Amino acid sequence: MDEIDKKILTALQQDARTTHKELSAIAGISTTPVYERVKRLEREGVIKRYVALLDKKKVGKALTVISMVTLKSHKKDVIDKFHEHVLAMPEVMECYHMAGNYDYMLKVLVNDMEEYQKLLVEDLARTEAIANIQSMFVMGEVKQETAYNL
Amino acid sequence: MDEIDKKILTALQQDARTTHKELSAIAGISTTPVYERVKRLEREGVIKRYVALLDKKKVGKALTVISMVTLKSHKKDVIDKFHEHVLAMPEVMECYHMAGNYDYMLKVLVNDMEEYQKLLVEDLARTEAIANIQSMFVMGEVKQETAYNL
DNA sequence: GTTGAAAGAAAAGTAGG
DNA sequence: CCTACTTTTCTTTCAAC
Repeated sequence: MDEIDKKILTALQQDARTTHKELSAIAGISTTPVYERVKRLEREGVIKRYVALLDKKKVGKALTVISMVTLKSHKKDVIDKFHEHVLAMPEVMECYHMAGNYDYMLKVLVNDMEEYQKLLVEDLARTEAIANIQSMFVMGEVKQETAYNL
Repeated sequence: MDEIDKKILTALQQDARTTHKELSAIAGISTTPVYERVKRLEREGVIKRYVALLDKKKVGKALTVISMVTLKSHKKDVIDKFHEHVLAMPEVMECYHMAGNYDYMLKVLVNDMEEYQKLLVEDLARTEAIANIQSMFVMGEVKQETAYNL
């Protein structure tokens, strides 16, 4: 990955619809090698996918909750079951296994507090593996970026 | 936003390169109204942008850190300065204003622990507005999704 | 790496139902 | 909303340098 690749990736991270012509102007090379580089970066998995990002408020997902989860046990089968459960929940946008005080951090997106409460009481709290859930509510978004600085 | 819009948005959230022809098959309408709906959704801001998602490990961003920040004061100018600072830091991918024990949650992406330490000591800790930073390190990713369930 | 060309696909817009 | 058609643009591949 050289500087030209980085320029191409930076542009595509900002706008996936940047044409090869535009990329060639940005990268300073002609369209044919741009095409080959993009294909290579896709093939190598550096570019994972192209997606449309929606406005969460405009699709009704107004409430973001960060849930810190502690498990009852750290046996493999308990962990696997928890992972499976989380993967099946469409409201859970992100889930990280953490080092430190908590076992997992979940980013949950719901329409409102009522939906979160329902999710918590009827779904998460009923999950065998979970010992404790600490919910932190997002009041405002300062920054939300998907592009990595290369 | 009807069911057809939702089908279009769901497809584009998974793959921004889905063609109008493919969308017309998915949504059950012909290409012209698909084209018009997509344009409308873009114009209305429901679709914010199209982006390429990269493999963080393949671009060297191996370490994700969740930083919980407490400010010294909640005066407008202190808050504004903190926001400005965070927006200018390329390593900060997300920043949320929180309700509860902490004031802000930051998702920070760096190459390694050394880079994070440098960031913490030379940048964040030097920021006037910050009273305390609690760092939580991500050991593993269970789920990372950008598509909302419509 | 470059240019230029060419085939095919898709996007974008138009017209009529 | 539909079909059908047009124009323009982009993608993709090729040949030659």
